[in-house]
Amino acid sequence: MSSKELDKRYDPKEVEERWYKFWIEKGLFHADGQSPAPPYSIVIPPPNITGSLHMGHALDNTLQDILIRWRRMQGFNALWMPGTDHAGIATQNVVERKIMAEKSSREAYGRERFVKRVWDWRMESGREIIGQLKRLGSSCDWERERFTMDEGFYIAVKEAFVRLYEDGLIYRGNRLINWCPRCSTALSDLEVEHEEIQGRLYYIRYPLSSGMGSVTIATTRPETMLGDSAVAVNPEDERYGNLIGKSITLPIVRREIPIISDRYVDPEFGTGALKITPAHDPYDFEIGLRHNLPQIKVVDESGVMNEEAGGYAGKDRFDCRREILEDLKNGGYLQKIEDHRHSVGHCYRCRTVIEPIISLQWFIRMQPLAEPAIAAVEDGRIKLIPGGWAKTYFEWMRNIKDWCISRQIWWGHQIPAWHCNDCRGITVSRDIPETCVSCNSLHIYQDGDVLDTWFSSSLWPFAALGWPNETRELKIFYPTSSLVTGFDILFFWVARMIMMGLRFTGDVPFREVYLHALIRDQEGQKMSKSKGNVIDPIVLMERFGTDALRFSLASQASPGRDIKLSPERVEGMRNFTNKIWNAARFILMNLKGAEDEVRQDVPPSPRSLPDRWILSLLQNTIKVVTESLEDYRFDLASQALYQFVWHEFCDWHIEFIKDTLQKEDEEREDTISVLLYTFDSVLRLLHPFMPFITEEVRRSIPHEGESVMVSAFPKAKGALTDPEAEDQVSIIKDIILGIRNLRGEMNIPPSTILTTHFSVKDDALLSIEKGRGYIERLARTSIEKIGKDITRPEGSASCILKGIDIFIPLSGIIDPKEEIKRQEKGLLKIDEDLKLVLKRLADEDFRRKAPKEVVEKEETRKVDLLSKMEKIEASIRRFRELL
RNA sequence: GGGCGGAUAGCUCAGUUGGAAGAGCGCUGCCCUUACAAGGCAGAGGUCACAGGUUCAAGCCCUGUUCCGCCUACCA
Repeated sequence: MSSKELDKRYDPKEVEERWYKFWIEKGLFHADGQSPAPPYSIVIPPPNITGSLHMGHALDNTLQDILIRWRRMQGFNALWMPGTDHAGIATQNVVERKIMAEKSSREAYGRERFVKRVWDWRMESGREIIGQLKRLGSSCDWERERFTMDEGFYIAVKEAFVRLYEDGLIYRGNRLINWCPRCSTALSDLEVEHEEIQGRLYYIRYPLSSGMGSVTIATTRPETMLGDSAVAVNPEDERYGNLIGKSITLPIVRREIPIISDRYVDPEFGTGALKITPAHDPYDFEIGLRHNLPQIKVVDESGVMNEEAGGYAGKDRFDCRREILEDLKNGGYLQKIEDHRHSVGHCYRCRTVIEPIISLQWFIRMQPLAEPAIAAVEDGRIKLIPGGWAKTYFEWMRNIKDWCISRQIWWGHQIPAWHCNDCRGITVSRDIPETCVSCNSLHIYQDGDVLDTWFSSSLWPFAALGWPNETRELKIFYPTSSLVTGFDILFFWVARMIMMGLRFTGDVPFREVYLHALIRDQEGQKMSKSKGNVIDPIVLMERFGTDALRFSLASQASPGRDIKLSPERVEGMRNFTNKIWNAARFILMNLKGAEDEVRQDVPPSPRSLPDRWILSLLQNTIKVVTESLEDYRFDLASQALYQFVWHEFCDWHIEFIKDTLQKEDEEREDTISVLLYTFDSVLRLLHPFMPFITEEVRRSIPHEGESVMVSAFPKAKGALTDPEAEDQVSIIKDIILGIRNLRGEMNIPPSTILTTHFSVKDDALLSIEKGRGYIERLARTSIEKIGKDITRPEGSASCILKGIDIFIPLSGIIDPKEEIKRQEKGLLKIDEDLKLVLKRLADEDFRRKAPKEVVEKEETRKVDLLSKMEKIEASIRRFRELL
């Protein structure tokens, strides 16, 4: 048990490093596989290995750490499962850029060497984020850290793939998919970000093959006309009824294509005639299938026009658009151009405009997986928090489409499927097969594609715990307790984990999902590197300390609203850490050798009013913090703590007891013991939010155990709740505030000790007697008389409280005019209130229909206000007489 | 087009069964009072977006409107 002098200010830097090291060395983050304690588990949303810690991570992981530390202190066997994600496309892009900077290319490397290069990169640079999570104080069980491409994970991925394939839920087929020409890979629908842009609608005249007349179509992508295989109109559209079945000859291409009818066509839009390009538009694709239209692919995988584009072959798709428009114009086919807002899909990794193309890919049939996942949320086995997200979840799940899971990149889980050179059959297998399952041929080769990164992520909660092996971890910690993540990956990740979890483990992957908001800058803009408005959490941690950042984030984490982060906010919380620090200094200074006599872990029996009072408030704080955390209301929990520590404990309690601490008696011992007990409770309550300073501060005052992180989280004790003490202190505070107010308004410096006379009703008398010392010291007054019928000294200023009149003889000190002004100000407010109360009481309906207590409350209020008013008026009259 | 969320003090936000409008920051004034000037004390500041409705009573419940944000979508 060591004490040491503390500096005047809290310096987080050295402290944070030291304590994190301590926790690791003692193995305090490690969850025991044998513990009989009830489990509480969270799997981390594995950050990308390419990433560095941004504000979103800081928020997400702060909240998780708060939950884990809190539950751990509550006695749960708490496991926070950490790991990182291989992030296929993003990582490949990063390494590819490096290689390109070396004047080489992925192709020049070849697949095997390239993948090795990525592994090398991951070993060196791909672990930065882990270091940063540690810096944040994350109490992850690092001994169990996983990676979505480690050996065990590959087994899990293969297992999942094979099972889904065998169950007929994975298939391979030629479908229209989203293609990123820059990343050279297919993307799922979710990976396409739609952005509304101001584009143009081009009206192009297609001449009828008969030579008589024409049909005008409207399109935003004129270059795709090279791949048109029909023009469609709505069967109900009278304008075109007689044209159905005829054909047109495409300008420039001179290809003859039919005019067909399909209900999909909206007669209201454009001209009511729609060009159909089955190979380059998702809905044209569907129509093409319905009408057996040829699929003419004109744009290739790099976004360049192919040989089908005739004279345009070899040109970039956007250059082609310009040229084709020019040619159409010259040929007299371009009828008009309109401005048109529409949304265009972009690659979520590189922002390139997506090209929809037909391609042979692997897909998962989602509907059979979605149904049980919908049920799990419907029947409450999984709770989404805030609850409103369930609606969004259901909406998406009920309209779910098949998931394209193959990617044409090299970094990732290669698809465990082998193609046969002889019979074209497919062999899907957990192990490397030697022969084709269909024809026993030896001429088989593995599919070159890798799986969507989100496929492996969807297995995270159980694969990270060892699935498909039946590990002890799975048994104990699965289903996990809480998942904490941003709402932006509800579909990407959360929904898919639910589907896969149910499919493969038969149980939900987690019981509660807390979806937090996004972090924005001070103007409410999304932070992005291109905007240059990113605030680096590391920089804030360095400036203000990790605890300040964490507390700041937690205090702003209210449901359903984005967090606008400003450094000023963090600075405010840094000040709060300093306040805590100085409270500790104060305690330390006042111990005077009492260290060994007190035990702060058992509730003391308080005798003095301030001691009873603070312990009572503490119980309420414990209750509020605990309940708020149970509801994921990190904001309310931190607010309660801030309020209690600063404005109750520091502002009042410490001030109340300063005198007592100067004494050398039993009262002082009791007070010290309450002080230590309260402060220790505060440190425990604060620890999940501010892990570093709580450890450091606790180290210097008497304490039990080597670390606050393994101490027990406080529980409210009903015996310490003391409404009487709360009432009495409340009266004492009002008196002090009243006198201070007068002093402030009248500009009387603190150095002037005011003489006061108290005229009091019976019920408040006791409080004042008990509080006399506190009042005199904190209001800097000397109470001359206290009694029931104290008369008002001539020329006294007054402070009228409920049942208490305070007279302050001030003749000569203050200007009567000023006092009149001050009193009139108060009177105005009372008058306003009184009017409202009287109005309400005059309402017969109110008297008849409102609950009795409410009416009574108004009645007493009326009496109080009236009496106050009379007294103030009298006081004003007396001062007038003096003028 | 559909859905969701938001609009409360200068700024950022709380306000949980409807019963006298709150916090932090900022601002103003006074204080270096022996834990803390990263501080203390006091103070100013609000038609709770708008319009209706329900109710004795609405920031809160209902309807509509206007702005802002997000998600989603088969009007090319």
